[in-house]
Amino acid sequence: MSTARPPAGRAKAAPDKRRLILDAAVRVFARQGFHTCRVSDIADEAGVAYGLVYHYFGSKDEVLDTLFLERWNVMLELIREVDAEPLPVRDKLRAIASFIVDSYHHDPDLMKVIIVEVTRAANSFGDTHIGTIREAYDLIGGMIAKAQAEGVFKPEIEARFAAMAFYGAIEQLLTGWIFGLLPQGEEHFERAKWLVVETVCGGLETRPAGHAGAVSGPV
Amino acid sequence: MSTARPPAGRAKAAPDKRRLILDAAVRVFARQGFHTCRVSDIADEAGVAYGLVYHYFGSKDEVLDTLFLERWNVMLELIREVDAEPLPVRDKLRAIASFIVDSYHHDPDLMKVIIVEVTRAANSFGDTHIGTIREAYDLIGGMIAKAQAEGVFKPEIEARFAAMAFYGAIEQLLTGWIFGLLPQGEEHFERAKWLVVETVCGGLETRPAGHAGAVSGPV
Amino acid sequence: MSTARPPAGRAKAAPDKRRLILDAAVRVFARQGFHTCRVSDIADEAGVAYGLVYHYFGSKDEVLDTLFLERWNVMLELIREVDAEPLPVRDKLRAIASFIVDSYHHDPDLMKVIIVEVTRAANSFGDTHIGTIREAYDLIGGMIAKAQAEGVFKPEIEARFAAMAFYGAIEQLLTGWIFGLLPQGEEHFERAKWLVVETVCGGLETRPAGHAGAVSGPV
Amino acid sequence: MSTARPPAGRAKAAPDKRRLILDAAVRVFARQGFHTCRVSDIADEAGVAYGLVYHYFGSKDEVLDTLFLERWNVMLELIREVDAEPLPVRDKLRAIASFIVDSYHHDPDLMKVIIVEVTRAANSFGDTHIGTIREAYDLIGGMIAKAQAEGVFKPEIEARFAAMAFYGAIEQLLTGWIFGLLPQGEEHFERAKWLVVETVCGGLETRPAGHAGAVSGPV
DNA sequence: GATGAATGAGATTTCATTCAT
DNA sequence: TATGAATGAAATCTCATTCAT
Repeated sequence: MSTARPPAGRAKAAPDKRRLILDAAVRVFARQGFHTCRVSDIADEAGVAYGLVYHYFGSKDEVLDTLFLERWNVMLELIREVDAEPLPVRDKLRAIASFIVDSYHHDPDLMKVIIVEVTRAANSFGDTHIGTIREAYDLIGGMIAKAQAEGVFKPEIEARFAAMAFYGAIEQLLTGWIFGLLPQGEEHFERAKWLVVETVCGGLETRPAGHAGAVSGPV
Repeated sequence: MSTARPPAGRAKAAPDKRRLILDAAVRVFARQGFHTCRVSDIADEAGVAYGLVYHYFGSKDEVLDTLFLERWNVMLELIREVDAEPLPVRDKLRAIASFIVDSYHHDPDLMKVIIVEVTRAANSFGDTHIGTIREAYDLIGGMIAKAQAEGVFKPEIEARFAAMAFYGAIEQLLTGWIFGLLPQGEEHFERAKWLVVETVCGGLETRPAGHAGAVSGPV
Repeated sequence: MSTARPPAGRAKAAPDKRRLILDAAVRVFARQGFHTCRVSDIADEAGVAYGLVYHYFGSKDEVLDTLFLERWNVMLELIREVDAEPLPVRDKLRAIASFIVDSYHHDPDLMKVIIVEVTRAANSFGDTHIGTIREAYDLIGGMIAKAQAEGVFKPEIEARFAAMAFYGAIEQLLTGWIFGLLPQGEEHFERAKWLVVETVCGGLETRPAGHAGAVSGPV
Repeated sequence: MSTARPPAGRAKAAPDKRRLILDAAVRVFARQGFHTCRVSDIADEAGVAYGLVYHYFGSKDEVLDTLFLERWNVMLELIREVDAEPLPVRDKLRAIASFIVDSYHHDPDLMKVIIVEVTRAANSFGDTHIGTIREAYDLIGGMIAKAQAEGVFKPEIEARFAAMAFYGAIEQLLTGWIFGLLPQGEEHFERAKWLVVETVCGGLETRPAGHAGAVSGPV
């Protein structure tokens, strides 16, 4: 973030080596993992000189930081926009799920890197960016809390926890794709968007007339 | 070569250095992360000589492998047992959620290590153990599929996906605790067990008379 | 990956660190032996940083491989040239002996390393380079075979064995010098060249009129 | 040498673990090389406990020392015996060559170990035992010197050098066998004994009436 | 901006040797 | 004698980072 940025030159003219490096890093991190790859792997993949990586970024860490922040901030912006609109929760959650799934669809490597290297990295990147990551959880939690206040969502399920469950469900779908455990493809991605929202909002159960115990709360 | 196992001698007699090392590794991995800690940190924490780690384990990796497999297999066994019993799905899922949450409650470090270092590590341990990990997902998926066949769960939500969503929701709660984003304590743990099952089975929504679109399927 | 080679720049200009390392390695290997020396010893001797050895060579082994091949290939070339010329065998063998003895005279450390660490190392370097080593034996064997065909050498002594005996005699002289068992110095080196050829070609015996048994073959 | 020796018990009764270890060491050293094998490899090969190696030998080195000395001393004894007898040099040299070749024939692994790990190891074992090794060279040198004094051998070729050439020729034949460069088998071994003596004593050349230059000495 | 040689602090792993039993 | 767990001092190799050009 802190480093030199090209002068927003003529559209496609210059190759913008900084971007080249960033994109190469995504591929390399996704392929080998952050810890297993060397800075030279990034440079090689980008087709630039070793030292250039250090010209644009202060360290190997900073490359991943940049990658993460770029994407996560786009997501935060999307969530805020959605939140500002007068939509039903279900639609809001649907928009968020769509955004994340589409992000994976559009650039699976980048999402793999974020999920694998940052989001759960409690002792490194995840910890560094916990504030930024949390913002997303909090925004979602806010949506849910509001829905509860409006009587659309059950009040017994704490919004913070519900938000985590919702986000965790989506991330796990991506994890399933990343590990090759779930089928991929346009169709599956579309269905997944619906599915995760339907599961969390509507529940997996069919609606037997009365289901008292279920709604009555924990033991 | 590796893992000479003591002959299950007289209960508490010998200190069982192998166990000592394993337990120390959990603490160290949880505190510093697998990549950031050195083998000497494990040895120091266990109070044994450097080389002894290599006497019992072939490599640093093998220590984590052992830790993961020990715990994951206990879980698999639990899931299989639960699955074999004639219980309603909700109770089965509840049992699984309970087991995982209790595991965290009982040994947060170990669960932190498993979730942070193995479960999402697509380029290292996660990949190595994907077969074992998947077994859990598949067993849960099987439960859900059966519930669908019995008409208890909606048939439109693919069981495999639903299983991932359910497991992901739980893991994310643990992630929340690990990162200090969610409140911990006996009470919260108990509530979380109910909450995650209620969310996934019953849904977050209160039951408005009709909600056609919701159940009708994805766009 | 390994062995970036400088562009054969202006003669003496740059110090050529790669060469520096190679030359230092010869001294260190000769002084301490390959197994006893550490890579840091080489770096220290060369006056370069530890890592630079690995910048130019993939491993400690590769340093010795390079050293051996550089020298052995020069010898192979010499032998081939000699072989191509229309000289009497005795002169050819003399040329080979001269080359080897001169090599020792000129750079005793390098020859010590080759003889001590490679030529007899049946389980490591010798085995790796056996093909290259053998070429020399075969070329010499070819010379001897031709001499036998021409009637200059006795036909009863298999050329292959004779070649080994000849080469072994020379190498043992070097071994004698290396261990300090034989006197060294210009004069001795010159004499040795003659001596080894005279021994193998003319034999140690004075020529008693008849020596039937000797020539008649083995029992 | 300094270590415990069994009480010369009933012939074949006890397995004599010390001998077991020594014999196992020969196989292991021959197979993997001294530096590449671990003490545990020796113990495993011998079928004894790790620690027992250290009960009988002070160190890994001492095992090889013992192996070398056992054999080399037998050879020294043989040479001395031969030297004491009133035989023609050619027969004496023949006896030595026979002994060495037979030694290889009888126990190729042991001779491989001696030649590969000791005889040329200028910075380790060779250096340690140089005195013992030299004795053999000196004894042979003495035989040759005597033959020169008697007029049987040419006086111009220094005995010390000639001895080295002779011994080197034999050792190189063994080296050829060790590396698989020369054909082995009873027949070849027998022939080799004759061949090496014939080469060194009689020379490779047929006897052209006059060969003045050859005998006249080095340039 | 761009290059890649040079640096050197670690980290893993190995294994000879010791020692309690 | 016999065992093998325990020790800990190296040694190789890696690689992020620096820097002169």
